Amino acid sequence: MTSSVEAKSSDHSSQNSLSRAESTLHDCAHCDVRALGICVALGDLEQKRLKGIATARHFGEGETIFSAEDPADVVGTVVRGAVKTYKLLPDGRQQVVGFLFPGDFVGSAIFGTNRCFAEALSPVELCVFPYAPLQRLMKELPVLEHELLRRAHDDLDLAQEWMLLLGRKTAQERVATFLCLLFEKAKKRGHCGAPIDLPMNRSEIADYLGLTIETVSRQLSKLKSAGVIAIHGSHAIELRRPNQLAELAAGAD
Amino acid sequence: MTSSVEAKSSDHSSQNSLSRAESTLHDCAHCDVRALGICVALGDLEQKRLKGIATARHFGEGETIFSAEDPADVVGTVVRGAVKTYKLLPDGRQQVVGFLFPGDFVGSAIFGTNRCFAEALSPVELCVFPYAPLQRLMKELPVLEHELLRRAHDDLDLAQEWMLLLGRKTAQERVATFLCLLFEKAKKRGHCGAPIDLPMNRSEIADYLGLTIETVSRQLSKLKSAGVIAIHGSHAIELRRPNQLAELAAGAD
DNA sequence: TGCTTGACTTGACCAAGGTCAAGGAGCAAC
DNA sequence: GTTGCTCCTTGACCTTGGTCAAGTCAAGCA
Repeated sequence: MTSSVEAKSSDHSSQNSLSRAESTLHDCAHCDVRALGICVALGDLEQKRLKGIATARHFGEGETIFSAEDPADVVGTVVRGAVKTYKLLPDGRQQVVGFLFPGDFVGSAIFGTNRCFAEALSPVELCVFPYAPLQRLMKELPVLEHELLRRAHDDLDLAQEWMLLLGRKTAQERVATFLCLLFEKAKKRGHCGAPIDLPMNRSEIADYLGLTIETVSRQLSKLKSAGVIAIHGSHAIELRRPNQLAELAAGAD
Repeated sequence: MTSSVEAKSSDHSSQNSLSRAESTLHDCAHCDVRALGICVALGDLEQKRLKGIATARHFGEGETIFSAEDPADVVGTVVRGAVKTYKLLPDGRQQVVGFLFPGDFVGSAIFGTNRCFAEALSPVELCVFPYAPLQRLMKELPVLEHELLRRAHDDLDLAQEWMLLLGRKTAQERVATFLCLLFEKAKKRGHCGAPIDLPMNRSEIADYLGLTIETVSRQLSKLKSAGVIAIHGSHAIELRRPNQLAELAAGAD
């Protein structure tokens, strides 16, 4: 029904059920996220060194990629699929701290243990760099470390932008901001117009925005009936009035 | 009245009014924050190189240190005083994204322009590293870049922890978590028992916790009458029952 | 074709925290 | 002392978004 799917599509082989499969890497030259991942910042020589320690890993939809407190053994680039990272309170309350898409870097190359959880929202392929070799490589390749520093600052800025959203924006502004971010990210990955696929469900959106599923649903309905967006089957959303959405996101009076 | 002040104290010279004074650095060997700043990660040689580009700058209480969108010309270590960093919405709503104390690194060594605002909460002394020389030094000294990467990850983790607070914690849990963080940071700076000084006012606490000043005040009063803390003159707080405060912060049932 | 299931939507009601307003404490100027 | 000021506290009331419950819709299956 929804024509334009991004993340969930094209798992031609059957790797989603018995996942955690580790395999040798495909050719970097044909990598889907070559222009988006950390590789793009490296020269040919550095890329080759990085490829030397990389392995491909697959995770099924809903599968935990890593857990807080565990050794940071999964660190690398999302090649295919979508990932959510989140923190938990003792009583189970959840805060999603990030949604990651192809090209994004997941996990901490610095801490020895994870500070949050990560879960596959769809069948996911990661290009993973094992801890010890990555540490060594970071020491030997300053450009690699510099690229990681640049990304850490980007992530920090986004997290602080999200603090502003969680601390000071209304429900309507939060949902509008979230959609703006999704459309922007999709655009960066080369997506033009057309509906984008939401790989996460309402509950995960709610946990990202500090709201409940009911409030998210109500605000989406409101945006839909205002003609700002169109919703196709609850997991595909089309942007109809970009300017109006941006105004709502910033807190138009 | 309040005996133990930290940040506001001991400005023996008169540099708070006509601030922005730039001066040569004091001797690093006698630096108050030597054990806390980025220097501690460097060897003697690297420290000397870093000192070579550093200058001291002073800011008066309430003075803006830098603004979002401006060139990132103030980047460095807080030597004395306290700083708040914050983001703004077009209509003036404010979210404090961090309170910085002696030893903390302020500003982005990566972006050419600031992504947030910074303001002195008390007379502040910074050890500033000018943009271009810092960029050069980062390339030449991998340990320096590594230390900045480590701190960026620490900051990111704290920001995500704060997303959890802003998105999912109750008013009581937020205030308790905030106080825990302050006491912890004070401890790290060598503070033992005794009341700690709050360099920020109620409005700034509220803007950090996504609350209003009234709610902050009510929750502080509640903690006070429960005997968890004692408040001396509204800007000094004493921890009476650490365990109970920690339980409240985590969301004790 | 109808049953079951799970995710989403919608409505009615409720409460945590926001808003508005009054009062108090501390402090500097006169 | 007292005036004025700012910041903090407290109380009364209100609003936004949460809670609870019922209804809708699509997919999978017998």
